[in-house]
This record gives sequence, C-alpha cells and structure tokens, in this order.
Amino acid sequence: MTEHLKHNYGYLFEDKLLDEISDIAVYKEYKTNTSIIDTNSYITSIPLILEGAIKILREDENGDELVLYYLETGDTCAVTLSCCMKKTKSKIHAVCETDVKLLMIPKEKMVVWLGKYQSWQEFILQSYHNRLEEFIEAVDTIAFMNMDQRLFKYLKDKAFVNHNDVISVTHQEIANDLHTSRVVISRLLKSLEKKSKIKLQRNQIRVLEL
DNA sequence: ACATTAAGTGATT
DNA sequence: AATCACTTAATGT
Repeated sequence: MTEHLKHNYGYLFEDKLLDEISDIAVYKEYKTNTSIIDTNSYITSIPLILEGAIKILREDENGDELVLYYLETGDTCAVTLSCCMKKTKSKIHAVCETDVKLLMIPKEKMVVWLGKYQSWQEFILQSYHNRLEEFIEAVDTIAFMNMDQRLFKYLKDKAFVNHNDVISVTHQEIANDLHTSRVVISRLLKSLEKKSKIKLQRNQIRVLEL
C-alpha cells in the first residue's frame, strides 16, 4: 500500500506526510459498479484514489440520475471535504466505474494536516479547483450541447477513464446516465455508427474517433 | 425449444 | 427529444 501511495502521490507530498497517511488511512477496494457514497448519506472521511475511476452522479427525488464527471487516480473529492466538514448530507452519488483501490482519510486528520503541511493544503485547494472546473464543464454539456454531442462526449469520456476504446454498456444504461430514454440513445448510436465514429455490438461499443 | 433481455423501428406528440 | 407499441436479434437455461 505504501508503494502504491508513493507512486501516485509521492511527487506531491513530503515524506512525513506520506508516513502519516500510510499510518492512518484505511485502505479499501471496491468492485466495478459498487456504490461508494449514496445521496443523503453522511460522510466522515475523504478518499484518495490509488487506482481506478469513480463516476459521480446527481440524483433526483425519483432516483433518476445524471452523470456529472469522473474521478480518477490521483484525485480526491472536494464535495466530500465540504460535506464532512459541515456534517451535511451528500448531495451526490458515487459509483465505481472500474475496480477501485483507495485510501480513506478521517476528517479529523485531514483538518490537522491543512495547518501542518503546505503540500496538503495546496493539494486540497487544487482539488477544489479541479472539481469546480469539471462541474462547469458538466453544466456546459447539459445546457449547450445536443443529445448527439452529449452522447459522443459520454462515450469518449468513458473510453478514456476505462483506458479502453471498447465500452461495455447497454443502451439502457447509457440512457440512465444521460437521463434520457433508451430509444433515443439507440437511434443516436445508430447515426454515430453510420458516420463511422463508433462500432456497435450487443453490450459493447467501440469508439473509433478518440 | 423456450424465455428473457437487448436493440431496432414507425408513428405520434 | 420523448413515448408507445411492436418487431427482431442475441443470449441464457
């Protein structure tokens, strides 16, 4: 675990902080599609992702969802930070896009480290910045892009975080992630295939233009 | 061979 | 772009 930590965060944090992290953090592994954080749950620790990708979704009162962005190796989640600081309920839902390995840092330590280590402070601020940028990108996508553009962006993003241009999903699952209907997705996928941007198979889509 | 699930399509709003 | 109603294709048992 220490090796894993150093590999991903060694260039960011000083040795003393790395030691503290490996002393205190709780190592966890999750399988693809398991839920890490549920909407309305309370959070008491923040994650440092060692491996894999996590899909962040917004959920309405009916349980309908919409993908906002992905967290990857080397990321943490600023929403989680503010959430556990203020003891408010989570406003998002986090699901493993791939198998995930991560470290959970208890919020008490995370606060102490803010004062103790400049590298930690910078890391947290940078993370806030990254999350905001991604959030704005998500808003732009939803507000300004047509469904066909959103779909293609979704496929590219998914291929990217999975490090694989072959995506294993059903049309229905895509429809859920983009908050639309399966029929719409099937039709748009067909037209993307006609434009030679993707190749369709049952339960699989190969993205050709990355 | 049959049932189930995924995907394709025309018509309508 | 959403919904309905239906068809066709692929897959599991």
